Amino acid sequence: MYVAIYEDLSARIAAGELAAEARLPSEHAIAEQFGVSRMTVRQALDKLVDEGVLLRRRGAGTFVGSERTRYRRQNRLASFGAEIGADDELETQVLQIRAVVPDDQVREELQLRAGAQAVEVRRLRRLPGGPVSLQTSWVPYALASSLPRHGLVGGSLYRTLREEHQVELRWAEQAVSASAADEEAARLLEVPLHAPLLEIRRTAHVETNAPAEYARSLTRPEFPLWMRLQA
Amino acid sequence: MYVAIYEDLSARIAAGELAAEARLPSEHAIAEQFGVSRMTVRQALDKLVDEGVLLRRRGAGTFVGSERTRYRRQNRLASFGAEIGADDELETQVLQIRAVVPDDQVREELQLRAGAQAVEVRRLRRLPGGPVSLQTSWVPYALASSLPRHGLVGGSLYRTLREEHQVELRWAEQAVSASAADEEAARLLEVPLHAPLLEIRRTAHVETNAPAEYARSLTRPEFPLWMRLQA
DNA sequence: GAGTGGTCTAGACCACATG
DNA sequence: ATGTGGTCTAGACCACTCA
Repeated sequence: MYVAIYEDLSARIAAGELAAEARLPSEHAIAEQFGVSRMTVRQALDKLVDEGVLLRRRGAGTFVGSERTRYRRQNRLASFGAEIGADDELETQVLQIRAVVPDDQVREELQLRAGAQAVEVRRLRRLPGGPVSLQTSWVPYALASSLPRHGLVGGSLYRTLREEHQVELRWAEQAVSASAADEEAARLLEVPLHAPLLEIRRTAHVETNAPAEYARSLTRPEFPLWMRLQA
Repeated sequence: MYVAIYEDLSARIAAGELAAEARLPSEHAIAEQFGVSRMTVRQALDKLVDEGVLLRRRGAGTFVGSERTRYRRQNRLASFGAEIGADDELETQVLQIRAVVPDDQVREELQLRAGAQAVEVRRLRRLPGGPVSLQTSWVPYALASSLPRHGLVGGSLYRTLREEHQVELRWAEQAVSASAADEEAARLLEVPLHAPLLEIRRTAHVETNAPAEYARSLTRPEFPLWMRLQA
Protein backbone atom coordinates (compact mmCIF):
# COMPACT_ATOMS: atom_id res chain seq x y z
CA MET A 1 0.00 0.00 0.00
CA TYR A 2 2.80 2.44 0.76
CA VAL A 3 4.28 1.60 -2.64
CA ALA A 4 1.00 2.63 -4.26
CA ILE A 5 1.06 5.96 -2.41
CA TYR A 6 4.73 6.42 -3.33
CA GLU A 7 4.02 5.81 -7.00
CA ASP A 8 0.94 8.01 -7.03
CA LEU A 9 2.85 10.94 -5.55
CA SER A 10 5.87 10.32 -7.80
CA ALA A 11 3.67 10.35 -10.88
CA ARG A 12 1.84 13.50 -9.85
CA ILE A 13 5.12 15.29 -9.22
CA ALA A 14 6.62 14.07 -12.49
CA ALA A 15 3.49 15.19 -14.35
CA GLY A 16 3.79 18.66 -12.87
CA GLU A 17 0.48 18.38 -11.03
CA LEU A 18 2.47 19.01 -7.87
CA ALA A 19 4.90 21.74 -8.89
CA ALA A 20 8.24 22.63 -7.34
CA GLU A 21 7.95 24.26 -3.92
CA ALA A 22 4.28 23.26 -3.71
CA ARG A 23 3.04 22.07 -0.33
CA LEU A 24 1.58 18.60 -0.12
CA PRO A 25 -1.59 17.84 1.81
CA SER A 26 -0.79 17.03 5.43
CA GLU A 27 0.10 13.49 6.39
CA HIS A 28 -3.23 13.18 8.18
CA ALA A 29 -5.08 14.29 5.05
CA ILE A 30 -3.19 11.90 2.76
CA ALA A 31 -3.89 9.05 5.16
CA GLU A 32 -7.60 9.80 5.09
CA GLN A 33 -7.60 10.21 1.31
CA PHE A 34 -6.03 6.79 0.75
CA GLY A 35 -7.88 5.19 3.66
CA VAL A 36 -4.70 4.10 5.43
CA SER A 37 -3.07 4.94 8.72
CA ARG A 38 -0.61 7.78 9.02
CA MET A 39 2.36 5.45 9.62
CA THR A 40 1.78 3.98 6.17
CA VAL A 41 1.78 7.42 4.58
CA ARG A 42 5.01 8.22 6.37
CA GLN A 43 6.64 5.14 4.91
CA ALA A 44 5.91 6.44 1.40
CA LEU A 45 7.00 10.01 2.25
CA ASP A 46 10.19 8.77 3.92
CA LYS A 47 11.25 7.17 0.65
CA LEU A 48 10.58 10.34 -1.35
CA VAL A 49 12.39 12.52 1.20
CA ASP A 50 15.31 10.12 1.08
CA GLU A 51 15.45 10.56 -2.69
CA GLY A 52 15.45 14.33 -2.40
CA VAL A 53 12.05 14.62 -4.10
CA LEU A 54 10.33 16.00 -0.99
CA LEU A 55 11.47 18.24 1.86
CA ARG A 56 9.84 18.21 5.28
CA ARG A 57 9.67 21.24 7.54
CA ARG A 58 8.45 20.52 11.02
CA GLY A 59 5.39 22.55 11.91
CA ALA A 60 5.09 23.88 8.37
CA GLY A 61 4.44 20.99 6.00
CA THR A 62 5.96 18.78 3.33
CA PHE A 63 7.11 20.43 0.12
CA VAL A 64 8.14 19.35 -3.35
CA GLY A 65 11.87 19.90 -3.82
CA SER A 66 13.32 22.37 -6.30
CA GLU A 67 13.72 21.26 -9.89
CA ARG A 68 17.42 20.76 -9.43
CA THR A 69 17.15 18.83 -6.18
CA ARG A 70 14.60 16.36 -7.42
CA TYR A 71 15.77 16.10 -11.01
CA ARG A 72 18.12 13.30 -10.11
CA ARG A 73 16.88 10.56 -7.83
CA GLN A 74 19.92 10.47 -5.64
CA ASN A 75 21.63 7.52 -3.98
CA ARG A 76 19.40 5.13 -5.90
CA LEU A 77 20.51 1.99 -7.64
CA ALA A 78 19.11 2.71 -11.10
CA SER A 79 20.01 2.30 -14.72
CA PHE A 80 22.79 4.60 -15.81
CA GLY A 81 20.40 6.49 -18.04
CA ALA A 82 18.15 7.39 -15.12
CA GLU A 83 21.23 8.24 -13.07
CA ILE A 84 22.40 11.00 -15.40
CA GLY A 85 18.81 12.11 -16.00
CA ALA A 86 18.80 11.32 -19.71
CA ASP A 87 17.23 7.89 -20.00
CA ASP A 88 15.59 8.61 -23.33
CA GLU A 89 18.56 9.85 -25.27
CA LEU A 90 21.15 7.42 -23.95
CA GLU A 91 22.56 4.96 -26.45
CA THR A 92 24.48 1.83 -25.62
CA GLN A 93 27.23 0.42 -27.77
CA VAL A 94 27.99 -3.12 -26.64
CA LEU A 95 31.70 -3.69 -27.12
CA GLN A 96 31.88 -7.26 -25.90
CA ILE A 97 29.98 -9.93 -23.96
CA ARG A 98 31.88 -13.10 -23.08
CA ALA A 99 32.51 -15.62 -20.35
CA VAL A 100 35.84 -15.13 -18.60
CA VAL A 101 37.76 -16.24 -15.55
CA PRO A 102 37.97 -12.84 -13.84
CA ASP A 103 40.92 -11.34 -12.03
CA ASP A 104 41.35 -11.64 -8.27
CA GLN A 105 39.61 -8.43 -7.28
CA VAL A 106 36.50 -9.25 -9.31
CA ARG A 107 36.53 -12.82 -8.02
CA GLU A 108 36.69 -11.64 -4.44
CA GLU A 109 33.96 -9.03 -4.86
CA LEU A 110 31.63 -11.60 -6.42
CA GLN A 111 32.64 -14.26 -3.87
CA LEU A 112 33.49 -16.75 -6.60
CA ARG A 113 35.54 -19.90 -6.11
CA ALA A 114 38.99 -19.92 -7.70
CA GLY A 115 38.63 -20.63 -11.40
CA ALA A 116 34.88 -19.94 -11.47
CA GLN A 117 33.62 -18.06 -14.48
CA ALA A 118 31.84 -14.74 -14.83
CA VAL A 119 30.17 -13.00 -17.75
CA GLU A 120 32.00 -9.83 -18.72
CA VAL A 121 29.98 -7.05 -20.36
CA ARG A 122 31.81 -4.07 -21.85
CA ARG A 123 29.75 -1.11 -23.00
CA LEU A 124 30.22 2.43 -24.23
CA ARG A 125 27.34 4.73 -23.25
CA ARG A 126 26.70 7.71 -25.54
CA LEU A 127 24.49 10.77 -25.72
CA PRO A 128 23.84 12.62 -29.01
CA GLY A 129 26.62 15.02 -28.03
CA GLY A 130 29.21 12.28 -27.80
CA PRO A 131 30.49 9.45 -25.58
CA VAL A 132 29.77 9.60 -21.85
CA SER A 133 30.99 6.52 -20.04
CA LEU A 134 32.94 3.31 -20.56
CA GLN A 135 31.58 0.52 -18.39
CA THR A 136 32.72 -3.02 -17.66
CA SER A 137 30.51 -5.32 -15.58
CA TRP A 138 30.98 -8.86 -14.34
CA VAL A 139 28.10 -11.15 -13.36
CA PRO A 140 28.58 -14.66 -11.88
CA TYR A 141 28.21 -17.18 -14.70
CA ALA A 142 25.72 -19.20 -12.66
CA LEU A 143 23.33 -16.25 -12.58
CA ALA A 144 23.32 -15.39 -16.28
CA SER A 145 24.88 -18.17 -18.33
CA SER A 146 22.86 -17.31 -21.44
CA LEU A 147 23.95 -13.65 -21.49
CA PRO A 148 26.71 -14.12 -24.10
CA ARG A 149 24.25 -15.84 -26.46
CA HIS A 150 21.19 -13.64 -25.95
CA GLY A 151 22.77 -10.25 -25.37
CA LEU A 152 21.26 -7.26 -23.58
CA VAL A 153 17.64 -6.14 -23.60
CA GLY A 154 17.61 -2.52 -24.70
CA GLY A 155 21.26 -2.08 -23.82
CA SER A 156 20.45 -2.31 -20.11
CA LEU A 157 22.20 -4.93 -18.03
CA TYR A 158 19.90 -4.41 -15.04
CA ARG A 159 16.80 -4.78 -17.19
CA THR A 160 18.24 -7.91 -18.79
CA LEU A 161 19.06 -9.46 -15.44
CA ARG A 162 15.58 -8.68 -14.15
CA GLU A 163 13.58 -9.77 -17.19
CA GLU A 164 15.65 -12.62 -18.60
CA HIS A 165 17.34 -14.04 -15.54
CA GLN A 166 15.06 -13.21 -12.62
CA VAL A 167 17.91 -11.41 -10.87
CA GLU A 168 16.68 -8.30 -9.06
CA LEU A 169 19.40 -6.03 -7.65
CA ARG A 170 18.49 -4.39 -4.35
CA TRP A 171 21.46 -2.43 -3.08
CA ALA A 172 25.07 -1.63 -3.88
CA GLU A 173 28.15 -0.05 -2.43
CA GLN A 174 30.55 1.87 -4.60
CA ALA A 175 33.89 3.62 -4.37
CA VAL A 176 34.15 6.85 -6.35
CA SER A 177 37.52 8.20 -7.37
CA ALA A 178 39.40 9.78 -10.25
CA SER A 179 41.86 8.32 -12.73
CA ALA A 180 43.74 9.33 -15.86
CA ALA A 181 42.49 8.12 -19.25
CA ASP A 182 44.57 5.29 -20.68
CA GLU A 183 44.92 4.87 -24.41
CA GLU A 184 41.73 2.83 -24.88
CA ALA A 185 39.58 5.06 -22.66
CA ALA A 186 40.93 8.19 -24.36
CA ARG A 187 40.08 6.82 -27.80
CA LEU A 188 36.59 5.58 -26.91
CA LEU A 189 35.58 8.55 -24.74
CA GLU A 190 37.22 11.03 -27.14
CA VAL A 191 39.34 12.79 -24.54
CA PRO A 192 43.09 13.46 -24.48
CA LEU A 193 45.42 10.80 -23.16
CA HIS A 194 45.77 11.14 -19.33
CA ALA A 195 42.68 13.37 -19.11
CA PRO A 196 40.93 13.14 -15.70
CA LEU A 197 37.95 10.76 -15.57
CA LEU A 198 35.46 9.87 -12.86
CA GLU A 199 36.08 6.25 -11.85
CA ILE A 200 33.48 4.15 -10.05
CA ARG A 201 33.84 0.62 -8.72
CA ARG A 202 30.52 -0.87 -7.66
CA THR A 203 29.35 -4.11 -6.10
CA ALA A 204 25.61 -4.71 -6.41
CA HIS A 205 23.68 -7.25 -4.36
CA VAL A 206 20.40 -9.15 -4.54
CA GLU A 207 17.96 -9.25 -1.65
CA THR A 208 19.78 -12.10 0.13
CA ASN A 209 22.83 -9.79 0.19
CA ALA A 210 24.74 -12.06 -2.18
CA PRO A 211 26.81 -10.10 -4.75
CA ALA A 212 25.47 -10.28 -8.30
CA GLU A 213 27.41 -7.63 -10.22
CA TYR A 214 30.78 -5.97 -9.98
CA ALA A 215 31.38 -3.01 -12.27
CA ARG A 216 34.13 -0.55 -13.09
CA SER A 217 33.23 2.55 -15.03
CA LEU A 218 35.07 5.57 -16.40
CA THR A 219 32.98 8.67 -17.03
CA ARG A 220 33.75 12.03 -18.60
CA PRO A 221 33.90 14.71 -15.88
CA GLU A 222 31.11 16.76 -17.50
CA PHE A 223 28.71 14.13 -16.10
CA PRO A 224 29.13 14.38 -12.34
CA LEU A 225 27.60 11.98 -9.86
CA TRP A 226 25.00 13.61 -7.64
CA MET A 227 24.44 12.44 -4.12
CA ARG A 228 22.56 13.42 -1.03
CA LEU A 229 23.95 13.26 2.50
CA GLN A 230 22.04 13.07 5.76
CA ALA A 231 23.37 14.20 9.13
CA MET B 1 14.20 7.00 22.63
CA TYR B 2 15.10 5.60 19.22
CA VAL B 3 18.23 7.73 19.32
CA ALA B 4 19.19 6.03 22.59
CA ILE B 5 18.71 2.60 21.04
CA TYR B 6 20.65 3.70 17.96
CA GLU B 7 23.55 4.91 20.07
CA ASP B 8 23.55 1.86 22.29
CA LEU B 9 23.74 -0.49 19.31
CA SER B 10 26.32 1.70 17.56
CA ALA B 11 28.54 1.68 20.63
CA ARG B 12 28.24 -2.08 21.12
CA ILE B 13 29.17 -2.71 17.49
CA ALA B 14 32.07 -0.25 17.61
CA ALA B 15 33.30 -1.89 20.84
CA GLY B 16 33.28 -5.29 19.16
CA GLU B 17 30.65 -6.66 21.54
CA LEU B 18 28.56 -7.31 18.45
CA ALA B 19 31.07 -8.67 15.95
CA ALA B 20 30.84 -8.68 12.16
CA GLU B 21 28.27 -11.12 10.80
CA ALA B 22 26.77 -11.55 14.28
CA ARG B 23 23.00 -11.77 14.48
CA LEU B 24 21.21 -9.20 16.59
CA PRO B 25 18.38 -10.11 18.92
CA SER B 26 15.05 -10.02 17.12
CA GLU B 27 13.17 -6.74 16.87
CA HIS B 28 10.58 -8.07 19.31
CA ALA B 29 13.31 -8.93 21.81
CA ILE B 30 15.03 -5.55 21.51
CA ALA B 31 11.68 -3.82 21.99
CA GLU B 32 11.05 -5.76 25.18
CA GLN B 33 14.59 -5.19 26.44
CA PHE B 34 14.30 -1.41 26.07
CA GLY B 35 10.64 -1.33 27.08
CA VAL B 36 9.49 0.31 23.85
CA SER B 37 7.26 -0.71 21.00
CA ARG B 38 8.62 -2.48 17.99
CA MET B 39 8.05 0.50 15.68
CA THR B 40 10.49 2.49 17.80
CA VAL B 41 13.11 -0.23 17.52
CA ARG B 42 12.63 -0.27 13.76
CA GLN B 43 13.30 3.45 13.61
CA ALA B 44 16.71 2.90 15.18
CA LEU B 45 17.48 -0.14 13.03
CA ASP B 46 16.38 1.68 9.85
CA LYS B 47 19.03 4.30 10.47
CA LEU B 48 21.76 1.71 10.99
CA VAL B 49 20.70 -0.26 7.91
CA ASP B 50 20.74 2.97 5.92
CA GLU B 51 24.31 3.58 7.04
CA GLY B 52 25.38 0.10 5.99
CA VAL B 53 26.10 -0.94 9.58
CA LEU B 54 23.35 -3.57 9.68
CA LEU B 55 21.87 -5.89 7.08
CA ARG B 56 18.36 -7.31 7.32
CA ARG B 57 17.35 -10.69 5.90
CA ARG B 58 13.64 -11.37 5.94
CA GLY B 59 12.77 -14.46 7.88
CA ALA B 60 16.34 -14.90 9.08
CA GLY B 61 17.30 -11.92 11.23
CA THR B 62 19.31 -8.70 11.38
CA PHE B 63 23.08 -8.97 11.07
CA VAL B 64 26.09 -6.76 11.65
CA GLY B 65 27.69 -5.83 8.33
CA SER B 66 31.17 -6.90 7.29
CA GLU B 67 34.11 -4.87 8.52
CA ARG B 68 34.51 -3.20 5.17
CA THR B 69 30.84 -2.38 4.71
CA ARG B 70 30.40 -0.76 8.08
CA TYR B 71 33.81 0.85 8.41
CA ARG B 72 32.63 3.95 6.63
CA ARG B 73 29.29 5.39 7.60
CA GLN B 74 28.10 6.00 4.10
CA ASN B 75 26.01 8.83 2.70
CA ARG B 76 26.33 10.67 6.00
CA LEU B 77 27.11 14.35 6.41
CA ALA B 78 30.09 14.05 8.71
CA SER B 79 33.42 15.68 9.30
CA PHE B 80 35.94 14.85 6.60
CA GLY B 81 37.97 12.86 9.12
CA ALA B 82 35.09 10.53 9.84
CA GLU B 83 34.37 10.32 6.13
CA ILE B 84 37.71 8.84 5.23
CA GLY B 85 37.70 6.72 8.39
CA ALA B 86 40.76 8.36 9.94
CA ASP B 87 39.39 10.95 12.31
CA ASP B 88 42.20 10.56 14.83
CA GLU B 89 45.15 10.98 12.54
CA LEU B 90 43.81 13.75 10.33
CA GLU B 91 45.58 17.07 10.57
CA THR B 92 44.26 20.36 9.30
CA GLN B 93 46.43 23.14 7.94
CA VAL B 94 44.37 26.33 7.73
CA LEU B 95 45.57 28.25 4.69
CA GLN B 96 43.28 31.24 4.97
CA ILE B 97 40.11 32.50 6.64
CA ARG B 98 38.72 35.80 5.42
CA ALA B 99 35.55 37.63 4.49
CA VAL B 100 35.02 37.90 0.74
CA VAL B 101 32.39 38.82 -1.82
CA PRO B 102 32.11 35.40 -3.46
CA ASP B 103 31.75 34.60 -7.15
CA ASP B 104 28.38 34.09 -8.79
CA GLN B 105 28.15 30.34 -8.38
CA VAL B 106 28.88 30.51 -4.65
CA ARG B 107 26.48 33.42 -4.25
CA GLU B 108 23.71 31.52 -5.97
CA GLU B 109 24.29 28.31 -4.02
CA LEU B 110 24.18 30.22 -0.71
CA GLN B 111 21.22 32.33 -1.89
CA LEU B 112 23.03 35.55 -1.05
CA ARG B 113 22.03 38.98 -2.28
CA ALA B 114 24.35 40.62 -4.83
CA GLY B 115 27.34 42.04 -3.00
CA ALA B 116 26.67 40.14 0.23
CA GLN B 117 29.71 38.74 1.98
CA ALA B 118 30.70 35.21 2.88
CA VAL B 119 33.48 33.80 5.00
CA GLU B 120 35.96 31.81 2.93
CA VAL B 121 37.88 29.01 4.65
CA ARG B 122 40.73 27.33 2.81
CA ARG B 123 42.27 24.22 4.34
CA LEU B 124 44.73 21.48 3.50
CA ARG B 125 43.89 18.15 5.16
CA ARG B 126 46.81 15.81 5.83
CA LEU B 127 47.45 12.31 7.13
CA PRO B 128 50.87 11.23 8.44
CA GLY B 129 51.58 9.77 4.99
CA GLY B 130 51.07 13.10 3.25
CA PRO B 131 48.44 15.54 2.00
CA VAL B 132 44.97 14.24 1.27
CA SER B 133 42.59 17.01 0.30
CA LEU B 134 42.44 20.71 -0.50
CA GLN B 135 39.16 22.23 0.64
CA THR B 136 37.57 25.64 0.21
CA SER B 137 34.33 26.44 2.03
CA TRP B 138 32.09 29.49 2.04
CA VAL B 139 29.65 30.32 4.84
CA PRO B 140 27.21 33.26 4.73
CA TYR B 141 28.77 36.13 6.69
CA ALA B 142 25.58 36.58 8.71
CA LEU B 143 25.91 33.05 10.11
CA ALA B 144 29.53 33.21 11.23
CA SER B 145 30.83 36.77 11.26
CA SER B 146 33.40 36.07 13.98
CA LEU B 147 35.00 33.16 12.11
CA PRO B 148 37.91 35.21 10.66
CA ARG B 149 38.79 36.48 14.16
CA HIS B 150 38.31 33.31 16.20
CA GLY B 151 39.37 30.62 13.73
CA LEU B 152 38.40 26.96 13.71
CA VAL B 153 37.88 24.68 16.71
CA GLY B 154 40.12 21.67 16.24
CA GLY B 155 40.44 22.34 12.51
CA SER B 156 36.82 21.34 11.98
CA LEU B 157 34.47 23.79 10.30
CA TYR B 158 31.37 21.78 11.15
CA ARG B 159 32.34 21.58 14.81
CA THR B 160 33.08 25.30 14.88
CA LEU B 161 29.74 26.15 13.31
CA ARG B 162 27.94 23.92 15.79
CA GLU B 163 29.76 24.96 18.95
CA GLU B 164 30.58 28.61 18.30
CA HIS B 165 27.79 29.71 16.01
CA GLN B 166 24.85 27.43 16.82
CA VAL B 167 24.66 26.36 13.19
CA GLU B 168 23.78 22.67 12.87
CA LEU B 169 24.02 21.22 9.37
CA ARG B 170 21.40 18.59 8.61
CA TRP B 171 21.72 17.54 4.98
CA ALA B 172 23.67 18.28 1.84
CA GLU B 173 23.71 17.58 -1.87
CA GLN B 174 26.96 17.22 -3.71
CA ALA B 175 28.23 16.74 -7.24
CA VAL B 176 31.21 14.41 -7.56
CA SER B 177 33.48 14.62 -10.57
CA ALA B 178 37.13 14.56 -11.61
CA SER B 179 39.49 17.34 -12.57
CA ALA B 180 43.16 17.87 -13.37
CA ALA B 181 45.45 19.37 -10.73
CA ASP B 182 46.30 23.00 -11.41
CA GLU B 183 49.61 24.44 -10.28
CA GLU B 184 48.49 25.27 -6.74
CA ALA B 185 46.70 21.96 -6.15
CA ALA B 186 49.66 20.02 -7.51
CA ARG B 187 52.05 21.83 -5.17
CA LEU B 188 49.90 21.51 -2.06
CA LEU B 189 48.73 17.93 -2.67
CA GLU B 190 52.19 16.87 -3.89
CA VAL B 191 51.01 15.35 -7.15
CA PRO B 192 52.18 16.03 -10.73
CA LEU B 193 50.66 18.92 -12.65
CA HIS B 194 47.44 17.78 -14.40
CA ALA B 195 47.20 14.64 -12.26
CA PRO B 196 43.60 13.40 -11.86
CA LEU B 197 41.86 14.47 -8.64
CA LEU B 198 38.46 13.74 -7.15
CA GLU B 199 36.46 16.98 -7.18
CA ILE B 200 33.42 17.53 -4.96
CA ARG B 201 31.09 20.52 -4.89
CA ARG B 202 28.75 20.43 -1.92
CA THR B 203 25.91 22.58 -0.62
CA ALA B 204 25.00 21.89 3.01
CA HIS B 205 21.77 23.00 4.65
CA VAL B 206 20.40 23.61 8.14
CA GLU B 207 17.14 22.13 9.33
CA THR B 208 15.02 24.87 7.75
CA ASN B 209 16.57 23.83 4.40
CA ALA B 210 18.39 27.16 4.09
CA PRO B 211 21.93 26.76 2.66
CA ALA B 212 24.71 27.33 5.18
CA GLU B 213 27.87 26.11 3.46
CA TYR B 214 29.13 25.73 -0.07
CA ALA B 215 32.38 23.83 -0.51
CA ARG B 216 34.70 22.77 -3.30
CA SER B 217 37.28 20.13 -2.56
CA LEU B 218 40.04 18.39 -4.47
CA THR B 219 41.14 15.02 -3.13
CA ARG B 220 43.92 12.61 -4.11
CA PRO B 221 42.45 9.57 -5.86
CA GLU B 222 43.87 7.15 -3.28
CA PHE B 223 41.07 8.34 -0.97
CA PRO B 224 37.87 7.32 -2.75
CA LEU B 225 34.42 8.35 -1.66
CA TRP B 226 32.32 5.42 -0.53
CA MET B 227 28.59 5.40 -1.00
CA ARG B 228 25.66 3.08 -0.68
CA LEU B 229 22.81 2.85 -3.14
CA GLN B 230 19.29 1.54 -2.56
CA ALA B 231 17.01 0.14 -5.24
C1' DG C 1 6.54 -25.30 13.01
C1' DA C 2 8.68 -21.66 15.27
C1' DG C 3 10.73 -17.42 14.70
C1' DT C 4 12.05 -13.54 11.74
C1' DG C 5 11.48 -9.16 9.45
C1' DG C 6 7.72 -6.48 6.37
C1' DT C 7 3.74 -4.16 6.75
C1' DC C 8 -0.23 -2.04 8.83
C1' DT C 9 -3.80 -0.15 12.32
C1' DA C 10 -6.02 3.60 15.03
C1' DG C 11 -5.13 6.01 17.87
C1' DA C 12 -1.94 9.48 21.08
C1' DC C 13 1.08 13.52 22.86
C1' DC C 14 4.63 16.72 21.70
C1' DA C 15 7.49 20.71 19.77
C1' DC C 16 7.32 23.71 16.40
C1' DA C 17 5.90 27.09 12.53
C1' DT C 18 2.68 30.11 10.91
C1' DG C 19 -1.13 33.29 10.54
C1' DA D 1 -4.84 29.14 18.21
C1' DT D 2 -4.48 25.96 14.74
C1' DG D 3 -2.24 22.70 12.11
C1' DT D 4 2.12 20.55 10.97
C1' DG D 5 5.53 16.90 11.17
C1' DG D 6 8.22 13.96 15.00
C1' DT D 7 7.64 10.35 17.86
C1' DC D 8 5.45 6.57 20.17
C1' DT D 9 2.04 2.74 21.63
C1' DA D 10 0.31 -2.11 21.70
C1' DG D 11 -1.13 -4.67 19.28
C1' DA D 12 -1.98 -7.48 14.41
C1' DC D 13 -1.36 -10.53 10.07
C1' DC D 14 1.73 -11.91 6.54
C1' DA D 15 5.65 -14.10 3.76
C1' DC D 16 9.66 -15.88 4.43
C1' DT D 17 13.80 -18.69 6.45
C1' DC D 18 15.57 -22.30 8.77
C1' DA D 19 16.08 -26.12 11.86
